[in-house]
Amino acid sequence: MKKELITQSINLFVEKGFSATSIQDIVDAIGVTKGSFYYHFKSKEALLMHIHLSYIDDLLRRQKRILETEKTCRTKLMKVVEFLIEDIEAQGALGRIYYREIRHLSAENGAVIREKKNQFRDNIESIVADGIKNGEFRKNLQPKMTTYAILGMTNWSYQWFNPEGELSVSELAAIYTDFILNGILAEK
Amino acid sequence: MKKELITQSINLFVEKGFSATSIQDIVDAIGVTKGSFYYHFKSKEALLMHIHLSYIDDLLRRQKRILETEKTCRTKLMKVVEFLIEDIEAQGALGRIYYREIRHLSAENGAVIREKKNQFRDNIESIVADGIKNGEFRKNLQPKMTTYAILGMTNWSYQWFNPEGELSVSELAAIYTDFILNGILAEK
Amino acid sequence: MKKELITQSINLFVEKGFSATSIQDIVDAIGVTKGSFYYHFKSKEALLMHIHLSYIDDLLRRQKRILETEKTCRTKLMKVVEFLIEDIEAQGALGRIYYREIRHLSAENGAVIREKKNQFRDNIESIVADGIKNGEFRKNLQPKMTTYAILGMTNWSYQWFNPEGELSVSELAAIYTDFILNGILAEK
Amino acid sequence: MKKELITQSINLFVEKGFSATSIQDIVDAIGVTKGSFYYHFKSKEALLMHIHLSYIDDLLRRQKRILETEKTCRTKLMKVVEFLIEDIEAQGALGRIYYREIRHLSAENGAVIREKKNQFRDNIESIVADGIKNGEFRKNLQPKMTTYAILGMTNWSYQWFNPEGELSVSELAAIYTDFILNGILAEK
DNA sequence: AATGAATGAGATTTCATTCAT
DNA sequence: TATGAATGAAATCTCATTCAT
Repeated sequence: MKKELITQSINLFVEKGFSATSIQDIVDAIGVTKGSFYYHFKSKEALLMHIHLSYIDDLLRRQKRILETEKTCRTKLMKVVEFLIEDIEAQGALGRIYYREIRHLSAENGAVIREKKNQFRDNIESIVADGIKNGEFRKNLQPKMTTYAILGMTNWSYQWFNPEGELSVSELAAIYTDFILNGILAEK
Repeated sequence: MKKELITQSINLFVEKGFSATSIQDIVDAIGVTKGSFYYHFKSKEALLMHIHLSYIDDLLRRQKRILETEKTCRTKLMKVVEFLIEDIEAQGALGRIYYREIRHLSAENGAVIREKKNQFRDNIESIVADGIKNGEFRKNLQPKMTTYAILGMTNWSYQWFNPEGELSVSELAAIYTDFILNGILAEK
Repeated sequence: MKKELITQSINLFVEKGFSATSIQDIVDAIGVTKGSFYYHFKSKEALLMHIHLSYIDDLLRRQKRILETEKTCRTKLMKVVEFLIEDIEAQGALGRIYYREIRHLSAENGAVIREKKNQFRDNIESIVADGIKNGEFRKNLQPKMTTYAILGMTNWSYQWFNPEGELSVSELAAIYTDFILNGILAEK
Repeated sequence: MKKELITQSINLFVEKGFSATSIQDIVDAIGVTKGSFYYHFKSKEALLMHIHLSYIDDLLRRQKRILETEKTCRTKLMKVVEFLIEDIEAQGALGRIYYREIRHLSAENGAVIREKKNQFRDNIESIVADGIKNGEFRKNLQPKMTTYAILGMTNWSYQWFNPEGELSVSELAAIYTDFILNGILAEK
């Protein structure tokens, strides 16, 4: 039941946004009473924090596995991009909340999540920096900005990509990794 | 005074989100009363629509000028990316609202804005498609997905880029256009 | 209307206690809506504070006037006791709230009220101490405890005395002042 | 465990008041669950009634013993005042609840307690009346009002007296009985 | 004897909106 | 143009109580 509350609230948060989703909306969606909600969560914000925490912890766990498994910076980076994009299928809704509703966490909770989020980004920045050093990537790249560019592309895809449309998540991942590696210019 | 209402509400919407910002918050910020607000705007949503409309109309106007002025697809695309990123300095707050609060427009208003937004994106897609056709860009690019990638990068920068930090908006624009054109791989 | 809210809430607080009186109870009593209540008072506690503050400030003002007007310690003390008891008629309800609901004020507000309350008591203690020094009162009295005894008697009367019963407030005041001055023992 | 529930609830009722203390507060204080509470008490009010009943029955029992043991009205009265004040040490918290939370009993339960409370007071009134008749006390006293004055003083002391402060309960009792017997005026 | 989950009623508070002045 | 008072709906949250286990 706690799980159902989480599932339904994720859907509603995606659809209407956190602020505009009421506890009533959530409990109506699964046919229980407000009292039940507050038995399982201390507050609406506590639910939001729960969602954020389990999502970012999951991302960090999977990122870590890739960093340990892959050998080259190129494959490390590509695998991370692939798993982020392919994740749209399984947890696209979660991702959209994650990037939009952080502001509604309390100061302390927000800090906790932001810290982990930065860690995730820093890990990617390290891949880029290492790749530049060892010659896999172009010398004149700025690791930090390049990381933001890559994350911008992937994160943004959560906002528009429909996994049931013409392209599959894997196909999108392939297109995006090609774009990242080679840019758009025709070769001379 | 209508202008002040708009300015302050933009700041508040950025900071707390549309739903979580009350009319009281807005009028408190400029020291008037709620009655005044309703003299100038029919409703809270009308204000949000006003903000959206003037922003997207401005973007379309400037995009159109670039399309008419520039000659090659490459320069057309670069100029659009540059103006979007450099705009962070002048209207970053506006941009952040634009991409986040559309959901709080009514069905009709939302449709109007989405229509214009699609137009903006379609114009970019056309540049990419034309560039592929005429050989400026790689043959195997997918225009639509490439456009999403480019817009994802630029839009996302509104979320994290601080124009008063180490890099200027122009420097960021340069880094991003280089990334888009050439990717990250070292040349063989 | 703000006045009516205060008047009715005092009655209800006396009857049911602060915690057990709902905002709904209060606004129902005068036929307005909850929204109105919150237009006039920031919170339920703000109303309680308002009540406390205006009551204790009134008491201090009247006490001060007596201290300035009367000459002997005996008349000073008697006048204070008289006005407290005779006040039952005009503000008995207020008095009962005052002594019972302080706990429901916030820490800061509670401190403000307690401070003023102590001042009121200290002023009486000074009368007793002065009276002992100048020979009006018995040498072996303890000013502080004697003050508590006197205030205990008078305050307690707010809990049981019915001004519409057999005795008038003035008669009760006479009986109490006699008791305070002479005790109960038959003279030897 | 029932005893622990009672002990802890008394503390909480003193601190926060009956209405503002939740069952959750009580069971949290001793580390059990709400279900347990309802095994031992039919309702929150049942607990309050239990507390009131055992307290007033105890007072009546001890008062009765004094009435049977002491010979003169003066010693009877003094012994009752002494035991009430000295009781602050052992059951001060209980006393404070008793005088404050009666209102939260149901009509019937409230009547039972009020009945016993009146009996306690009537017994004191009888001592005063007898003392007047037999010449121990002044002729011009009003037994009922005098009783209220005495009970007011003693009851009020539960609100402010700290048995761990400068004075012991016995010392306070001595001061109060002296005050009751002799008043404050210096002898002529 | 005790627990954990759930309920339903009701509490305080917020807020967009209206309207007479 | 602007204000101040009021409204009504809905939001978050609390809480005494029940009940199957």
